[in-house]
Amino acid sequence: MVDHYGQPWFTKSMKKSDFEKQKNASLSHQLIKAGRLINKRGLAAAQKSFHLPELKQSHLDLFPYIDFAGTGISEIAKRKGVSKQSVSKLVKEMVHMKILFLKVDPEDNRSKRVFFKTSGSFAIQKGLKDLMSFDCLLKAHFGEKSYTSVLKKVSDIVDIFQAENQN
Amino acid sequence: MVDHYGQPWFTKSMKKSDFEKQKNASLSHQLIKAGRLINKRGLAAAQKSFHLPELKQSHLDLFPYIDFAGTGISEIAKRKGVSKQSVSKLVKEMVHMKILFLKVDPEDNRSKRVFFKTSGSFAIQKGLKDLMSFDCLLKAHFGEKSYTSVLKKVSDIVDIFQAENQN
DNA sequence: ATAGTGATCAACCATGGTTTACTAAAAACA
DNA sequence: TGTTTTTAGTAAACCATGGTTGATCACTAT
Repeated sequence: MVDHYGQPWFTKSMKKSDFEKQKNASLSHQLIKAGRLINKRGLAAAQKSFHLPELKQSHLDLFPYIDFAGTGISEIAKRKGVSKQSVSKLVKEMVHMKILFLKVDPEDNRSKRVFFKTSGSFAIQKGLKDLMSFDCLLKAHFGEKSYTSVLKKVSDIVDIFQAENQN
Repeated sequence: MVDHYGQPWFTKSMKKSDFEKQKNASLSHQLIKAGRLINKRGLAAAQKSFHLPELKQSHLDLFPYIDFAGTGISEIAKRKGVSKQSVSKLVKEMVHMKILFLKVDPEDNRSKRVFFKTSGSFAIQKGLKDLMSFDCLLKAHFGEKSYTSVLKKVSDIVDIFQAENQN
């Protein structure tokens, strides 16, 4: 029995020597751990590749909510479940870092659509390579077939959760 | 090509219609996502089970650094890489919530060892059941054999990272 | 006209850290 | 031995972060 945070739970009868055995016994726990480590690595890689020491997790957290086709600030805020004011600040910083750019919506002059900046001085291609490198490493370790199988299973887990969170 | 944060990277030539296909293509990305979802669920379960709405992530984050045999505050701080003052505050709160208790080290009267409270009004057994439930769910979904295989692979991934982070 | 919406600014707040200063006990050492 | 230095823990002040609310402005929709 292991909790979700890295340390085995225990009962009074549980001996200390059971620790190591149980350490890796929980998939939930290992998934949390893997996620954190990858996240940490991803942030470090992004900072290094883009030469943007100011890039923070909070900025990266915005990525999933920005569409290829451009997204309004209010829309991003709604999707993320936070106020548009806080999104506005983060976006401003990312525009400054040349990760994003803004363009007034011709359909609605109030709305500024947010876009990824894919050219210019912000060399997204180089950063991309680094960000991808861990997946390559995993593929090399597991082999293409095994990689795909684990991916499928982890994806199922994500689906289970997302279904569960619908309520 | 997918980034680590949920949104596909793209190049100018990449069409919008490629999005869905790539959405689940990165194991790194899925692991991050799974980790976050499990984490969220674990916190919610812990709060509910223990009737401790004040329980925060920061408290749970301390768990991995507390030994069964008791651990000193300074040791926890060193392991976690933060100041002992901040650990001290968190531990105090957790003692108040009856999750932990303190005992002066008979070997060293300066040192207070931190222990998990496994009996008394803090019904760890009930909480444990809830915290474990997702692993049961996963086992039911995958079957024991498949669960073990995925666990092994995710554990390997964790090991790869931890080895990498040694430097 | 008037109500609603998109964006932004400023003021404020909770969180989880830090540094600085302190007490008390242990360890090192002359 | 007695003194000095290190270590464990705490408390208080402070700080960066990432949020919030409230106000305002410009534009859109009714």
